[in-house]
Amino acid sequence: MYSLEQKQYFSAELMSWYKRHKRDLPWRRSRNPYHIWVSEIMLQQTRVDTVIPYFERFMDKFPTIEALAEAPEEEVLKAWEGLGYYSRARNLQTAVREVQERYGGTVPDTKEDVFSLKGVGPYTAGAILSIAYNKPEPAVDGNVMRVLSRYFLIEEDIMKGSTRVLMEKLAKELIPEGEAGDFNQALMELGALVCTPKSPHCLTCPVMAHCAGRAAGMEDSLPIKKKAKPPRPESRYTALVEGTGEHTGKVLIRQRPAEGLLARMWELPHTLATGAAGDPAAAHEALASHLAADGLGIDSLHLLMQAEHVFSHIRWDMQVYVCRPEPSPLLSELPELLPSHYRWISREEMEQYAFPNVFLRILNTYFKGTFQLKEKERRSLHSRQSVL
DNA sequence: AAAGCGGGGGG
DNA sequence: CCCCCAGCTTT
Repeated sequence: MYSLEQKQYFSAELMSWYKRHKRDLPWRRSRNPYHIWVSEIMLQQTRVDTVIPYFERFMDKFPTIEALAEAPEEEVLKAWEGLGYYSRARNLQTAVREVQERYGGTVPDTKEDVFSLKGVGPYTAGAILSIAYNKPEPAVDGNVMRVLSRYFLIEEDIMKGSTRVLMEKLAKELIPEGEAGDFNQALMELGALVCTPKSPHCLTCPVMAHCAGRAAGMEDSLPIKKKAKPPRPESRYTALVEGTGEHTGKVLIRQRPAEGLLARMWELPHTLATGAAGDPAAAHEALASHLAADGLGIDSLHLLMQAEHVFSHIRWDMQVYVCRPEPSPLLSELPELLPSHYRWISREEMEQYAFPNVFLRILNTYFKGTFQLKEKERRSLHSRQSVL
C-alpha cells in the first residue's frame, strides 16, 4: 500500500531536513544506551524542554547503570520529583537492576530482551534499539502517529492498538538502509517542530509536496482520535498540621502506600470529603476522625488555601486547613505514637522527601507565609528596640 | 480493550 | 483559562 514514490520521497526529504534542523539535546551527545534509555523514559508524556534539566541532574547523580542500580529508591524518586508518572522512575530502577544482574550491566540489543525490561514497551524498545544500536526497528510515539496519519491520510483511530501496529509496519518500511536511529529521531523531530498538533507549519514542511492530508485539506482534523473521558472530581480536605513543643516550626507529612496512585511519594494528610464540601465544621470533623485513626488528635484552625491537582482520571479539589495537635494534658508528657510512615519536618527537610507538585505548592505557600510572619515579627521587634 | 497513572504548554 | 498531549502497566 501507498506508492513507492510517496514513501521514498518522504524518507529522503525528511533525512535531508533533519540534518539541517537537528536540535542539540543532552542525550544526543553520545550513543550511550543508558543515556538513550533514561531520556526515552523521561520523554514519555513529557516535553523536551521539561526533560532537559531533569536529565542533566539525573545523569550527574546516577552517571552509570551501576550507580542507578545501587541508589536508594527514595533518591531516585526525589530526582524524579515534579516530572509525574512516578512509576516510570520505579520501573526504570527495577529494569536497571535487572540489566546489572542478568546482562552484566550492558543494555541488551535484541527486541525480545529490551522489550521484557520493566517500563519498556513497543515505543521505547524501538527507540533504544534504533537510536543506541541503529537496528531497523520502528519507534512509534504520538508525534510519529500524527505525522504518518497526515502524510499518508490514515483515518484510523490512533487510540486503537491495531492502528499502532499498522503504523509500526509502515514506519519500519520507511527506514532508510543503515539510518534507523537518525530516521526515527527525524520523524519525531518533524512532529515536534513542524507537524505540530495544532496549526501545523505546512509551508515550511520538507514533505508538504506529497502530503496526502494536506492535499485533502485535512491536516487540522488528523489524526483521528476518540476523546478521553473527563477526570472525575474529588473534593478533599487536607491537613497542614503545625508541630508544637519539640516539633515547633515543623509540619506533619506522611508517605503513601507502596502500591497505587503516587506510590511511596510523600504528602500532607488528606481525606475524601463526602457530601457538600466547603463547610469548615465538616472539614474539621472529617480531618479529625481521619487522623484520629492514626492516633493523632487535632484542632482545625483555619482555611489556608484551596489547591487543585489534575490527574488524567481524577481531579482533586483540595481545601487546605492549618491544624494543631490537640492539647492533651494527660498525654502531653508521653511521646507521640504516630505510625512510622508519618514524619515531622521543617522547611529545610523538604529536600529529603519526594512530593507531588500539588503538595510542594501548598508547603511552599505555607512556609512562605510563616517566613513572612517571622520577618514581620523581627522587624517590629527591631523597631521597638530602636525606639528604646 | 479499557482503565489507571501526572504534569506542562499552547492558543 | 480551557483544551490538548500520550506510553506502559494492570485489569
